[in-house]
Amino acid sequence: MERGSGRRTRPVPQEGFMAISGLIDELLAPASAPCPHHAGGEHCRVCKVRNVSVCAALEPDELALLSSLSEDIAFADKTTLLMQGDPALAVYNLTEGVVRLYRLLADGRRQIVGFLLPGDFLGLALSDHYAFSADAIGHVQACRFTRAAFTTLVDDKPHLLRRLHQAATHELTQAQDHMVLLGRRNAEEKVATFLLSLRDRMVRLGHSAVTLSLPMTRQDMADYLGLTLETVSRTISRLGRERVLMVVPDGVRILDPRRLEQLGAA
Amino acid sequence: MERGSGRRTRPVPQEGFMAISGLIDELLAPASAPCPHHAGGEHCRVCKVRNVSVCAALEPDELALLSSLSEDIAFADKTTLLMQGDPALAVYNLTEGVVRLYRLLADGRRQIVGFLLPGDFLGLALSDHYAFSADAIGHVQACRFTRAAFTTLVDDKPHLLRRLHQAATHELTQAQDHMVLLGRRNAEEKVATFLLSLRDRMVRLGHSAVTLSLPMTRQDMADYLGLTLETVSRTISRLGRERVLMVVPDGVRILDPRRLEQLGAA
DNA sequence: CGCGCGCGTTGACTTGGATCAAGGGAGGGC
DNA sequence: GCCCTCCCTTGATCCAAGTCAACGCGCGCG
Repeated sequence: MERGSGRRTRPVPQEGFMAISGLIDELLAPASAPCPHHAGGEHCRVCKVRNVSVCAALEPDELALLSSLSEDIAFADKTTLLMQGDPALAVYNLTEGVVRLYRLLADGRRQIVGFLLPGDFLGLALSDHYAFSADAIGHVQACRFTRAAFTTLVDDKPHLLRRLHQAATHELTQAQDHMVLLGRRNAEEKVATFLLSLRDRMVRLGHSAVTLSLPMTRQDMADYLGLTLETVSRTISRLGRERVLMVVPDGVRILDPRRLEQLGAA
Repeated sequence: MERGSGRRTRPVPQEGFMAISGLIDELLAPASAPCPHHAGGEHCRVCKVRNVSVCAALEPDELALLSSLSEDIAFADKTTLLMQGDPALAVYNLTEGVVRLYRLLADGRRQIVGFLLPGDFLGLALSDHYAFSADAIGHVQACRFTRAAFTTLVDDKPHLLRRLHQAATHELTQAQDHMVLLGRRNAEEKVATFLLSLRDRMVRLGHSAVTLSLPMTRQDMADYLGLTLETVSRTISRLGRERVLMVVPDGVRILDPRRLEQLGAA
């Protein structure tokens, strides 16, 4: 069963990026973020996500060091933070917005391996070259460390390494969850599970448990869930018809969380 | 599409274990391994997989310490090393045999998240409770550390932590590969990719690149690849008919590696 | 030794989700 | 204001893989 953006005739939104590849370097350039936090070079001190991110491993008196090693940087909608196969020169800590991480097959099929939310770290699975691509869904604000600086910092702060390893372990567990979802769940279970886990992450970030914003496209969800965009759309429509949720602009309202949990459970 | 051992009427080989659950504790008990390596309490010094495992992070003069913290332990075919949800009391380093790691859904569907080979570490994604189950495919020999002892060791040896984190990072990358496979590849690509990656791991352990032993059942492969056992069987049979490989007892001979790589590539 | 069981294979058929196709609405650029 | 592009939705049809079923082989056990 040939699924998803494997549809070789209708490749991937991706091709949009190809067309403007000349612009990418420009877009990737530091953009000299006119970030309010950067006032006084102390953006880490006022960072809204510090306590939920790997940076929480450091003591408050090390924040100046952290600030000096990182820079606050903005990415516009649909721009690329990093590309699969490129030398891994930087790692990021997401402070605002949503990022999709994905791998591409040679023929254009795409598998999204995760969505990053504020506080998430980009660069855990780090070797010499990036193993996946990452791009911004909507406006994104991130903290950028050069890989060299970050590596030095980690070597110097054992507690940071422990925290990173803990984060990697957590990611690994999540990856296993996702394998179960991709390999053994049907379309309805996939969509329900996705909505619930995204909701839970948003709640942890202080958002509503009822109104769930979905900044990614149906194609993104499909490529995350191993489905096609039509199946995702149909499934969400059906859940709407069954009053489990209500489709609203750029998201859904969860009307019957209990029911949704039943659909996703197992 | 209800796939794989989701077939609720023909559950999972698993149920075999249920029936003998009374025996499990007995089978799990240290079995006081009559291991040849254990001579003189120095099993680590003569360990065949030490240089490919996380233990390679330690200096030769630390091997006595390592030996004193671990015990060499045997598991018979089909016995459980650890069970999803149980308190995580030990970690293992596999020295001989093959282990399957899997998660179960409440209704019996199973997703195998990986196969461990000699040298592989079991316990990377460690929280208070095991996130998956693990059992022996054929006879298994492993090095067992209590979690407490291992944690202490890691806290004491920063280099070991770095090595562990490196292993976790590698696992994470593999997990992403597997997500691509599960979400975006068809049956033939899945089987070809599986055979090739298993072959490569066996080659790294010094085995033949032509004759590939497959100690796991078709159901195991199916549960790893997000397929049914019939689809795996049919796909392997077809590859045999097409002279890409030859089915031999307990494995396959790879006749046309080039072709197999084409099928698996992307 | 033969019976049963676990495992693998193969055939027939069914089906969930993919594919193909058409159309609608919102937003942004000119 | 109008077009164009990007999403999303929905319907019709198709097909890869799932399901159901039968059978064969080898091995261990009574």
